[in-house]
Amino acid sequence: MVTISDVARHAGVSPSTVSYVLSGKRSISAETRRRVERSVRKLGYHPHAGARALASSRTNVLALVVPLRVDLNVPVVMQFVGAAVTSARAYDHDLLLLTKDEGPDGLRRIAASAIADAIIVMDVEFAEPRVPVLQSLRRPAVLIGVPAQPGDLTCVDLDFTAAGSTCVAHLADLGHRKIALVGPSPAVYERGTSYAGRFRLGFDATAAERGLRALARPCLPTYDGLRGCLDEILRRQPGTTGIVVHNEAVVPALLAELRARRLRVPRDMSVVAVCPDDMVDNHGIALTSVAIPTAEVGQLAVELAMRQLDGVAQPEIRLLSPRLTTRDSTAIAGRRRTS
Amino acid sequence: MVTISDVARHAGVSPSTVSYVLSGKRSISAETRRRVERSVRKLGYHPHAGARALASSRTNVLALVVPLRVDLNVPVVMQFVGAAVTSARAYDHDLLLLTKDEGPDGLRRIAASAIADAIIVMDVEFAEPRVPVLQSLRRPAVLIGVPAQPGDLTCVDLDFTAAGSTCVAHLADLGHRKIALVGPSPAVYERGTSYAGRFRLGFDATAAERGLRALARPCLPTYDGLRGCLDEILRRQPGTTGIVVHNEAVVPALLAELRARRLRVPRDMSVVAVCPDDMVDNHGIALTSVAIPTAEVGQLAVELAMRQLDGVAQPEIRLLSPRLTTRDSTAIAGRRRTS
DNA sequence: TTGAAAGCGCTACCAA
DNA sequence: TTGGTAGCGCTTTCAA
Repeated sequence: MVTISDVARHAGVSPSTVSYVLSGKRSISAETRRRVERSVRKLGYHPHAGARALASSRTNVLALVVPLRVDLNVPVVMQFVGAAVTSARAYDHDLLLLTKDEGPDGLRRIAASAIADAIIVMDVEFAEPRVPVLQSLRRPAVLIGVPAQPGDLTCVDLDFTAAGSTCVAHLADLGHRKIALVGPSPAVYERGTSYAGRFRLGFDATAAERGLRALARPCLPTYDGLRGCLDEILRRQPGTTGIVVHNEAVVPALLAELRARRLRVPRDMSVVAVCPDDMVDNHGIALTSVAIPTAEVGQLAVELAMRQLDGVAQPEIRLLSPRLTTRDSTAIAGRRRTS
Repeated sequence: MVTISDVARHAGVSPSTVSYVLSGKRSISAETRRRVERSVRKLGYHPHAGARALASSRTNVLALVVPLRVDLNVPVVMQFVGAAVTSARAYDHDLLLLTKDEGPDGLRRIAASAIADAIIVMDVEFAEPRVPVLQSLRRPAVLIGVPAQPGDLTCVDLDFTAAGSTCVAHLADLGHRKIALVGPSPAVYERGTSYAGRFRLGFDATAAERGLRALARPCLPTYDGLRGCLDEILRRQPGTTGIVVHNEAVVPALLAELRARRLRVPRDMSVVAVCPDDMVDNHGIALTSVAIPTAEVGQLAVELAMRQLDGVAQPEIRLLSPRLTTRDSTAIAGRRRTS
C-alpha cells in the first residue's frame, strides 16, 4: 500500500508536510503544494482510514440508524438514506448503516469503539428509548423526528403537525364537511412513532377548529387492510367526501377501491396524499399532496451533524414547513352519495 | 475512553493477554479468561476500531454498493440491504454504504484507504465496468448479479434465466398460447442490468421451445407507463391470456387496468409476478409468483465475503433455483376475448 | 515555510 | 500459559 511516507519521499518533503497539504491546517508554499499534490495523484495515495482515526480521533464516518420494518414506507426511508449518503460524501464522509434492532447497545458500541464521528437516528418514537443513551454519549447526534423529551439533542423533520393541519384546511376550504384520515399501520401508532402522532394531532385539531366531522383510522399496508379501512370510514361516517392518506403504500389500493365502489376522484371523493413529490404521478391521476421533503431532510440531518462536529452548533429542533400542491385529486365538495 | 491497558490493569494481566482473550487466537486459562471478561464488562470496554484496523489490517467492516436509482424496485433493494446488515452483524461486522454513483473510483478509494475488508456490489450490469477494478484490487468481493465476464469474482443471485423459463412453463402448462412479459423500466434494459437480461433470456427461450406466441415489453414504473405497455401488448398480440410481470412497482397498476378493461384475473388473464414472497398478498388477489429470495441472497453474499476473508474460498457463481408458488392469479386458459 | 518525532490503541511476534 | 514490546500509518506539537 502507498503510505504518506511514500508520497513524502516522492515529493521530496517530510511526511508532516504531506499531511498538512492534505488537511490544509497550515500554510504551504504554492510550489510545495503542487509537488505534493502531483505525487498524491501519481501514486494514487489515499490515507489509511484506521491510522487517521487513531491519530486524529476523527473517522470521517457517520452512523445512520435505519428501521428495517416493512410497516414503514420503504421507498421513503430509502430516499432519506440516499440523500444522506450523497451529502455525507460531499463532506468527505462515509455512511455506516446500523439497524434500529441493535437498539441503545448499538449506539454505545459505535461510540465506544470510535467507529463513527456522529450518529443520525431515523424512525424516532415519542418516548424514544435511545434519547438518554444518545445524551450520555456526548457525541454529535441528529434525530430525524421529534421525541417527547429531546433534551439538548438536535432534531430535524417535516412539521407533520402543520402538515396534518394543511391537509384538513385544504379540504375545508373546498367545502368538505366530512373527512377521514387513512393513516399508517396500527403498529406505527402503537409504538408511538413520532411523525404519525404529530400528523394526527394537526389533523384532529384543525378538523375541530374548522368544525368538520373527521374520522382517523390506521391502515395495514395491504389491499385487504385498505379495504377494511375504507369500509369502516364509509360505514361509520357516511357522506365522507374527503380523504387524507398518510400511507403511501396503500394509495394504489385506495384508488382502485374507490373506483370499484363507483366513487370518482375528485368528483365524489377528494383525496390528499402525504408523500414525496415524485410519488404523486404514478397513479393514473395526479394527486394533490403535501410533500415529504426527503431530500432536504436527509441532507439537513447530515449538515447539522457536520456543524456539530465543527463545534459551532446549538441544539435545535428544525421543522420544515409543509407545502401542499393542488393537483387533480381534490375538488370543491358537492352533494353526492358516498356510501 | 477505556483502553485495552485499562482492562489489563483492572484484571491484573498484560494487554496482550486481554487481546488474546478477545480474539481467541491463543489458549487462555479459564481463570484468566474469567477475570478479563469480567473487567471488559465492568469497564464497558470496546476495542478502538481504528487502532484495531491499523494493527491488524482488518476493519470488521463490509462495504455495500447500492443503486439509488428509482427505476429499480426500491423495496427489493432494501430487503437485500436489510438481510446483509443483519448477517454482517452476526459475523461482528458493520456495513458501510456506498452508492453506485461513486463508480469504480469509489471502489478504489475504499480499498486504498482500507475502510472495508470486503466489497459487495449490487445492481450488476452485463458489461460491468466495476469488474476490472474489483479484480485489480485483489480483495474479497461479491457481486449480486452476474456480469458477462465475471473472471474469478464471486457472484450470487437468483437464477433469473431459470425464473423466466419457469414462468413461461407454468403458463404453457396451463394451456396458454399467447403470453406477454411486462418487464422492468426501459432504462434498466438499456444499461444492461444483469437480472433483467437473464430473465428475458429464459422467457424468450422457453416461449420458443414451447411454441408460444410471446411479446416482451419494458415498462416505466408509473401508471401511464403500465397503461401504455398493456395497450401495446393487447394491440400487437390480441388474444393474450397470460402475463408475466417482472416489475413489482406496476403490479397494482396492472391489476387496476385489467379490471378497468373488464379483464378478470385469472378468468380472462393469468398473471404471474416475479417478486419477494411478502409482496404477493397486498393486491386484493393472491398472486402466483416466482419468489425473489432477497433474504437468502443478501445473507449468502455476506457469507461468501466472510469465507473469502477466512481465506477458504474458491471463486464461484452461485445461482439460486427459482421457486414458483401457484396462487389465485393463474388458471387454465379458456377461449375468451382479451382485446 | 518546513521537518522531526512522539504518540494514538491495538495486534502479534518473540521470549519466558 | 503469559508478558513485553515493536510497529501499523497517521496527526500534531515542538523546534528550526
